[in-house]
Amino acid sequence: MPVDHSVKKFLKALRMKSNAAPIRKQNKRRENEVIILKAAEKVFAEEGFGGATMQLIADVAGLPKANVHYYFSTKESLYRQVVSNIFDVWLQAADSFEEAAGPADGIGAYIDAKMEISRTHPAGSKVWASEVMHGAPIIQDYLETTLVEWTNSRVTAINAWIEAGLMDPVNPRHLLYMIWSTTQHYADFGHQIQTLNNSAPLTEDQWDAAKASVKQIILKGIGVAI
Amino acid sequence: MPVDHSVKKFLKALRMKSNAAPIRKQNKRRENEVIILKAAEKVFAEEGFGGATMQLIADVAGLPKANVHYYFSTKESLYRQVVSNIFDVWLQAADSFEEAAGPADGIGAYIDAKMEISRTHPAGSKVWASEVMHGAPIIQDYLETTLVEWTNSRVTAINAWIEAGLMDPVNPRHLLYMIWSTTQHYADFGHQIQTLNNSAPLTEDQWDAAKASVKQIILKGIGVAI
DNA sequence: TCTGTTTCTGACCATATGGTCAAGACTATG
DNA sequence: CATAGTCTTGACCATATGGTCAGAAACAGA
Repeated sequence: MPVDHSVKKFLKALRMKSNAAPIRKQNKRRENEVIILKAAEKVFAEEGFGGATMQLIADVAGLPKANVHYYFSTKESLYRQVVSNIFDVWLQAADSFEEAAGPADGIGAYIDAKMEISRTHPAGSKVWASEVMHGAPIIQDYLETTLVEWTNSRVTAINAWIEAGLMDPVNPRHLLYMIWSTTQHYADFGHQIQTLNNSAPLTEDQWDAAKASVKQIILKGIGVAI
Repeated sequence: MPVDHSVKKFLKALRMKSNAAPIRKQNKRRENEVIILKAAEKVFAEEGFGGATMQLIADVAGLPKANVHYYFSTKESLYRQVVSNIFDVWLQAADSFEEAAGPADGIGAYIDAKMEISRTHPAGSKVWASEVMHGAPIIQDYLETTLVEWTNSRVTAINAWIEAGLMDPVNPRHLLYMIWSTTQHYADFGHQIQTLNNSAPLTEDQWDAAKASVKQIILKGIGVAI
């Protein structure tokens, strides 16, 4: 009977897409991928791409190396995934910029968001820095498309603020570079900062002071009242 | 005759320290060391410590690998020398700070000097950044001694300026971090900046604009008239 | 229980790498 | 020319690494 046949087919297709049966497997895969990605981010940040070994990543993830290769066939594909994830976090932080009325809110919130990322995602920031420092061999296309677009859009926004007389006439690109570098410095050079802080990690209060200092100098520097 | 003997000895000792005979050999050694160090700086900057290979360094230097090992017995000793050299350049730039009457001159000149280093020694800056990002495994002792001392001395100087009413009361350490990160960003993230500049390197004028922007925002940000 | 699919893993391999070494080449001096 | 010291280099080695694979286990569905 063609009916039965098509029903079976339909049910089978349904089953495949349903959440009932494959849910655990799906989760298992997702779970392990996340574990591996976290381990990889840490190891890549600490050792660099060349210094990182699949064996070490596997050890940190608590899995046999062959199992890591089951989920990520090559070291480069794993690395690409790590960098890509960081890039997403990076861009999301930029939303602070978007819904702001003026530079005080917009740039202030952006600095806060980026400082928070440096604090909570230092490994990711380091991997990103490493990738760019080595000429962005993996994510060059992202730089040329997404980052260029995003930057141009912010440049426009900043120029609008300038023309509206809400801030000094500064070169928007160099302002962005300053914000990026200063905020990311607290992640990328965290070890140096810690050494200069009597080898102690920054406390909650010190992080607040850092945020306040950065905002104070930059906002005043571009002629925005705080 | 003891006289003859001692004369011979004296002459021999003189010869050893003289510039006549060993000068070419001394130069040969020095020359090759410099060639290798330059090649190593470039390769370490581009590939990271783990990614760099002695073979590649040798190729860039135009020497057989075994010859590189003749001058630098291990990869790590070569790397240590590279990082150490950069550290020296780094510290020398700080002299601008020293002989300044006030923050406008001192910090302005320091920013200029650091921007110039980013422009002329981008590879060195990258190697340094990489080293610190990975926890400064090689030059931790320098950080703990020389850098700490240098930083403390500048902090004192800045605080004196603040107390003299020459600039706003800002946290000197965070100000230093901002100067470091912003200036070094033009070296470490040069590739990203170039991509955002229509994939063209910064022109002379653009470098001047960058310097001016950085100085403008920071100096105004700390309440110093330009 | 049987069957098909996904997940897991120890053992293995080809290759690349840091480093060694012994023999030769070059240079200066007596 | 002979001797001593420095420099050069091809060949070599032990090890580590990214990646493979065959088969075992676990699991889901009938």
